[in-house]
Amino acid sequence: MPARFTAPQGRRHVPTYYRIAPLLANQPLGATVEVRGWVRTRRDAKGDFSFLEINDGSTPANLQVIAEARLDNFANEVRRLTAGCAVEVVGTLVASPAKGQAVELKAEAVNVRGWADPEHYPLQKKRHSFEYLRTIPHLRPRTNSLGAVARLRGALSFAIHRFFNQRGFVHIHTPIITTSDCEGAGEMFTVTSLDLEHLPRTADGRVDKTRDFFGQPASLTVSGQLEAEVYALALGNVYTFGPTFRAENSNTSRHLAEFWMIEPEMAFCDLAGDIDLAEALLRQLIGEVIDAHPADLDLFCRYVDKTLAQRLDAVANREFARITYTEAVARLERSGRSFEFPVSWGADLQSEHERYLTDEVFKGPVVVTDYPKRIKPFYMRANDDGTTVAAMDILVPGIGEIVGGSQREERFDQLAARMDEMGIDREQYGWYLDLRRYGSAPHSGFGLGFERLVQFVTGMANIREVIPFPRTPGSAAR
RNA sequence: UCCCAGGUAGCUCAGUCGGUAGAGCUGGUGGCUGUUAACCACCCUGUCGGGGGUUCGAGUCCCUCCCCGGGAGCCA
Repeated sequence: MPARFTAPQGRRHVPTYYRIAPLLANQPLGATVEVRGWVRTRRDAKGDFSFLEINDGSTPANLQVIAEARLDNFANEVRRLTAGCAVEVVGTLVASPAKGQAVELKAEAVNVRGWADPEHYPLQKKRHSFEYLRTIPHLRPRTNSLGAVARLRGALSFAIHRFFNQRGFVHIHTPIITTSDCEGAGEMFTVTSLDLEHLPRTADGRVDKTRDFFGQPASLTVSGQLEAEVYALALGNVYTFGPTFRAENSNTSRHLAEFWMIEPEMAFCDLAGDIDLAEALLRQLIGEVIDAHPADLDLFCRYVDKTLAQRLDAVANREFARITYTEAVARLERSGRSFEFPVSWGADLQSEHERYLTDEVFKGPVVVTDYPKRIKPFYMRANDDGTTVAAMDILVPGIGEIVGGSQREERFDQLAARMDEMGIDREQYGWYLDLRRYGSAPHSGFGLGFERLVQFVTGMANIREVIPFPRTPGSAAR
């Protein structure tokens, strides 16, 4: 964040406009400055003056303003300020004579830009439950915790682009609307411009989808991977970072109908290189956030998740454990634990199994590789053993799967045979098979769920708190 | 979608055996104070989630739907 901004409009007497974060960091004592933000609380001291706590969204910290009775709007405006009011304050930054804050702003002018009726303003001067805040998504970023989530989410987003840019990856904008009817990652939302009350029909009475906007059925994408492969096999290393959509009726603290996903794809890269990149990405992102956003992170460590600091530290400074699926199953079998779902080779790992691995065996992130091919999609590369594929999932404590990736099947015959086995139409995926017909190369990639990353970094328990306007089954308000 | 637990004042919750509701906080008023989740006193606030049923009478019992939380499945 730049240290300061100058006021945009010309004014006769221009005080330096400061955001509160750099103001508190730099503490330019004696300077005449202006801050703009929202009142958190007002405390009155006798008849002489009032304390105002101002927050401008740049940091969880508030700036204490001293508004004295000599201000011409003291009685009729300052003394009526309440939580939520928007104000511009010009004053002198001075050392604070009392405990609780190093500096404070002695106001020369308090300009009220927007009132907030205290009888009806939904945010009170007290802690609210996240469930309640979710009912007011248009106001919840004004709270300390949701504001901090928004800043960290933005910081992580930028750090992701920086990470890939530093390594020469090209950011590819893959399509949001797709006509592949089975991308293999779950239920899809239909995209149509047909009038649902008056659908065009074919002679046999079925809906005539050829008369829809694209001349064929279309959906919202569930993954940009297949398109990313196209560009990886032309540009080398690429990544996508965009919204994805799943019409699954999932009601959990880690699923959304609309979420953001990071999907790198690398040509001439095997599974080990894929894991290396994912691990480097996670560790760099978390390391950067720890360094650049201590105030926001501190808020989560203190009020949201007491074990957060320790967990983040473990990720930033320790190598991830790596085991094969077969080894994981063996570990679970000899754990002596009685799991609700039995452990058996060939079945997918259950949540409780993943939790045992991350929380108890490794006490940190674990990379599980080489899953049975029966439980994985068609595009994953077959291993020589004939039963497993070059897949990898990264499991983290508290969240479970945060990354899912694989080396892709680059051999035409193997891929085509696998598609036939799984009943996938070769014709429709002709373009995908072409990549294996012409200049095919080993390549690998993964998907990182962005909201799950934000959850992991903030310790927020519910994914609906880490995206501004969550879309879940039965809920897309605002 | 399945299992479990919930939905009562603006918020967080209590409400016994069925007899039409309370607390704390917020807010308002006054007091006090370089205060800081300020403090002290007083005051206001209810479609008891929606609909239906049982009953003389339902926040309370039954049915149903919706929403929220925990767990599971699907996955990122």
